[in-house]
Amino acid sequence: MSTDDSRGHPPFAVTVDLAVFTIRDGAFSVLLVERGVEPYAGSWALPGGFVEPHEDAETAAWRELHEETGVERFGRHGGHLEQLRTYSAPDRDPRMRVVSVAHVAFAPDLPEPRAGSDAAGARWWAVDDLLVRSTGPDGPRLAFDHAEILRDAVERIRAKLEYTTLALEFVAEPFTLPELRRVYTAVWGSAPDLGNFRRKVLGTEDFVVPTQTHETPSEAGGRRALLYRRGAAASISPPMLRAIG
Amino acid sequence: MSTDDSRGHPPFAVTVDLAVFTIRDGAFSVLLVERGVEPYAGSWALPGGFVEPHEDAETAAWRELHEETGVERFGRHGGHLEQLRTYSAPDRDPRMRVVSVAHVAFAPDLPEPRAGSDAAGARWWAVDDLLVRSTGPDGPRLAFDHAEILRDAVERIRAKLEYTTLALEFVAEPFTLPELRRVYTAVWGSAPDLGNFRRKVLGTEDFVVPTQTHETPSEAGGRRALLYRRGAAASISPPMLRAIG
DNA sequence: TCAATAGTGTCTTTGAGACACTATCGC
DNA sequence: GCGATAGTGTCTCAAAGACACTATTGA
Repeated sequence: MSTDDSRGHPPFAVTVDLAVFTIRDGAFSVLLVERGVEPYAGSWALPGGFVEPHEDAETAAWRELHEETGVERFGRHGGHLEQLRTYSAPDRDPRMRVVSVAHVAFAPDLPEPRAGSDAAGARWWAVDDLLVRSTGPDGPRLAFDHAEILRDAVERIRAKLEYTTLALEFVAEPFTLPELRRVYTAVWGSAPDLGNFRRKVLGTEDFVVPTQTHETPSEAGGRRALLYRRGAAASISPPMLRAIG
Repeated sequence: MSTDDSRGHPPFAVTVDLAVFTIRDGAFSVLLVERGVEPYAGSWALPGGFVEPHEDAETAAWRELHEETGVERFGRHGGHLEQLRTYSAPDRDPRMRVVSVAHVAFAPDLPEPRAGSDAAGARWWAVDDLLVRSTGPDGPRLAFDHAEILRDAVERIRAKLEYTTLALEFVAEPFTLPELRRVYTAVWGSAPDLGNFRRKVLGTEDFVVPTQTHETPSEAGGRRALLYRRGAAASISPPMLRAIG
């Protein structure tokens, strides 16, 4: 702002909403909480809460993320969180004037969520079951304008996988290239060609760093993949484009 | 938001700040207003103002844009405006707790700005003179956190020229390809190769639509360029990458 | 005829897309 | 050996980069 003083200007409540994503059982999934109070009691919503007086929005978002999932901010790769955009329609909350700064967060397969203080429950939902496709959603309709926020968040992530190394945020170290490829498969909905995927990942300097060891046998047979750690590269150029559709 | 009621939660003021860009005399330029009141009286700042009770942030941004520049929202290409991000550091305004939803706007060469009600003046500044380079800024230091907002806005625009047809928002119809190329040159700071630029623009379906007429002679001699209108395409794929640097 | 600008053509190189092939594991 | 998974090689084609060349104007 720059022009006037705020005298006569009404107060707003400011909140953060979080779209927290992970890959669970190969499915691109988002955390929702069941609302315990009106409005929308019994509906599912993105987790969130009020920004406190001493906080900026990002700090509030980290606090909420920790409260809901236990993820800590410490170090690089204690999860990743970034601002998405701000939603400010005057009627988006029937109780009062609320402006919400939405954020997007990711982490490798997370523990079962804790229930928030006044949320009746919390669970992961497959994103595909929530988004409206030709048939409409298989999951619940979301409270407030959270369906719109979720759509925007999903599109942001799909786009950022193309030109950043964001996919690394969805795997725990050490990881295999097939695991990393399954992140792209889950988020984009179709598998990138195996050979081309490897060429791109291994050809991008410092995207992944090989270790000397191979994964230990899992259940199904098959050759054991080499393990990698995350590299320091942040961007992929030229981008790895998703297939059309 | 989703969890609690706002009882006990302190009020925020919500504002919009605008980074309004145009190309003036071949220079990528941004509109600043001179502050008439404390804090930062006499400093330059991005134009902006409070969000009114009945408005969402985007509506408030359009209103401010109109007040400052006269640009109307009507129709396609009465200018372009989009949300950038939200700035919410607790101490960003010494007077009170203010959250600002920053927006970016563009238009073809605009008339001289009107002074806002309580802004002492308003003028265009070349972006290059404001951004800190090796030598520090040649222009004024900006009020509040507006230098950070401006940096983010400039980077957003530079990036979006690569994969969208946003450059069209900087030219008035009808326009020539050399004019359009000068937009890229001004924003990126270096000229894309002429032949490659034409190949990309003309090869992208519906990026530009040719007319039957050529420009009328200007001052300097030289062949007269064909005139075009904006096409309906919104994205460029694969992107037109800026040169390294 | 010259300077200035608009516009075309083309050679080379990079890298994506597609897909066949080889390697290593458990059984 | 077979099924399953990991990993390699290679042919083709689209498109960017670089840059030389031609075209049209005013003076």
